Amino acid sequence: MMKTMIEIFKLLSDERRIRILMLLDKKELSVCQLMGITGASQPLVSRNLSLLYRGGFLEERREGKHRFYSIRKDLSNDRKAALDLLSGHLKLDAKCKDDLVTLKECSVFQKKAGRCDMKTLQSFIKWKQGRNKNVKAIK
Amino acid sequence: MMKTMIEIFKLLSDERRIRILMLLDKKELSVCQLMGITGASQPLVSRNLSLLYRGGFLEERREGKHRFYSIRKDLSNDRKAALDLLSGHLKLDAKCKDDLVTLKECSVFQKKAGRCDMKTLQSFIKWKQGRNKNVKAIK
DNA sequence: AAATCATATAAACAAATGTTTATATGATTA
DNA sequence: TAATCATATAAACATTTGTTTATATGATTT
Repeated sequence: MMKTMIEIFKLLSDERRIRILMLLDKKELSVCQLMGITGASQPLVSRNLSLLYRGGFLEERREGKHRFYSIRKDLSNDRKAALDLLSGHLKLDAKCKDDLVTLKECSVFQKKAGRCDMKTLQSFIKWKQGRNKNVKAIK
Repeated sequence: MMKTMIEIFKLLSDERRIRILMLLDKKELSVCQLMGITGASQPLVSRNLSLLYRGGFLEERREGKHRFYSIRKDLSNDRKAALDLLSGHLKLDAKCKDDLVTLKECSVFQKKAGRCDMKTLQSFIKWKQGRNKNVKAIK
């Protein structure tokens, strides 16, 4: 009861995990896609996914070498309420909005490239970084 | 935005702070009353109150030597939503229910004693501990 | 004014958490 | 079957957080 609530709040008090959840709220994603979008390292993404999975937030689907994660369809009431609260208050959050844009860009990039392997994603990250530099320069 | 949410969730992922909030949700209380009810040490209660205060959850009222804390009437939407979520899910929580019982006992004890100083509260704690031993023995 | 009381704060320590680096696993392709 | 790929996990380290002990403050009583 109380322990569960504390576990939920702890899981939700980390920026990386929040960003992952907000992304998965839109679409099922694989580890390397999340790496590409959030810019975090593979072990870090994996670790946070594993925490969220064991914490009852995610479900997993294996397809070839890839593992796709998504938010559990049968989410418990308390977890669901906490997530709703969060996404409600982060609708206008800059980083989250940014991530959603990047998510789309990443999908487009992958389609163009015709694959979704790690190298493709790394070149995506580089491309994105280059673009951001320009954006900053303009500002 | 995101930072605020993380701050809120961090504050709410601690048992002692949750118990304090659930108690203050019922009634304004002083530091030493919270010590008496939760059994935590004075610096620990003070510290958590200070964190919750600076985190935008509490307001303070000074009366003589005592400082009374209560939940802010002008709580922000996000904080209010988080608190509602929490109290909703802790209605049936054993420890919280226990605390509410102790809160009443403590009030009665203080009224009988005619004062609310530290010694009175310490004897209350002792009395409570003695009673709990019996309860346990019966079980 | 000195002593006491309720509370706050600081310093020191312990425990938990986040991050990186290195390694292991299990599936796929060559 | 060897090499590679996507992911997981473990080990090591840094940072943050919770707790206790000791001390400071500001109001009240003597």
